[in-house]
Amino acid sequence: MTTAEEPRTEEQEVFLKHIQRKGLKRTSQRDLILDVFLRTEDHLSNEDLYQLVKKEDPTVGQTTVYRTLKILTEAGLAREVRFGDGRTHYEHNYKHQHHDHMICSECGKIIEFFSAELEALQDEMAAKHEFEITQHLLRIIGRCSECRQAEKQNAANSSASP
Amino acid sequence: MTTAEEPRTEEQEVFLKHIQRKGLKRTSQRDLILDVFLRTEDHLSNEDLYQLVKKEDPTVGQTTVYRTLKILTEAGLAREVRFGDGRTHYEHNYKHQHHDHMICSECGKIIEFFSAELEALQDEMAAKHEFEITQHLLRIIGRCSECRQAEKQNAANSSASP
DNA sequence: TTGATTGCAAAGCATTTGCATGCTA
DNA sequence: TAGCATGCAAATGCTTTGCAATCAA
Repeated sequence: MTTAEEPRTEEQEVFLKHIQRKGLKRTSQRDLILDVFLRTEDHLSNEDLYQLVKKEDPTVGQTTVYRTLKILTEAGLAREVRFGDGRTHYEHNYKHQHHDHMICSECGKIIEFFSAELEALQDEMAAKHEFEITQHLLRIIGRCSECRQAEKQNAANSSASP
Repeated sequence: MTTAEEPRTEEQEVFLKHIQRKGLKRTSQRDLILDVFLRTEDHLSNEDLYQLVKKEDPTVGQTTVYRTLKILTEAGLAREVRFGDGRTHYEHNYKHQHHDHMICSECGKIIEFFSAELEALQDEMAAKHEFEITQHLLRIIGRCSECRQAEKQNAANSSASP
């Protein structure tokens, strides 16, 4: 009886269309998982999303979250991102411009950025090798400005009081 | 009694220095694993390397390969690369220019490439966000020229004989 | 001698799968 | 009603860890 509620957002319509096209079924769990996913702007891991969903409906199983995220990805609503921490993260993909990530190895902050030149150069490199790009992934790892600032502070303080 | 043999290559010297610096010990297993690793130019997974090593000394355990690859990485001789197939691959890192990868999703071929402009642009983007780059990873996924050719062939053949 | 190293088996993780039950279309 | 979906538990695949025996320095 929780399955109800008319589709509101474009994302929900995309989801329903995908469900129909694939001969799948609409369920309250899938609705909830999509809803919670859309309410965040982070790069949620499966576990993260599972925890959030569990708060609103403790009966939902983690397996269902795994399976639903896969459907959302197929529907073009989510995009898988791997940051190298061993698990898969998901970010919004619908009407979200492609972008890359800078990851701070100290605080874990993720900065999204986009560069048309970067994209163009990649196309150029691909063309040079007669390679047809399906997708690409650029990940820059390092230290964000805050962490760099913090370190400078620390250095200054410790040299002031030896 | 297999530990012997003087260091020959620069890599072996780097390895020995790292061993000493860290207070580790030189063993025949580590020597062998390094040796086999240096003899390949592929992007070996742990399993791959383990199989090769086992051919030359069946008594070496997979755990030792895991542990040794970690040491080689710390020593700067190897670099971890993740292609998204779930396991970690390793490539040579000593005096090897940084490069990126194009991965064919059909045949699995990996094309290494390098673009100074691409590197420069990344530095530029990082500077814009006051981000200090430690490392970066660019992975382009798609179809290589051979697989594209093959598909064209197939299309031509099947349309010729309907 | 002494502490690092090894190989095995067991443990850890993230993710997937089998299956009986439940629910959508 | 038919068949997809669910949640649990078990299985998987890669990697790490505990441990007793072994070995380098």
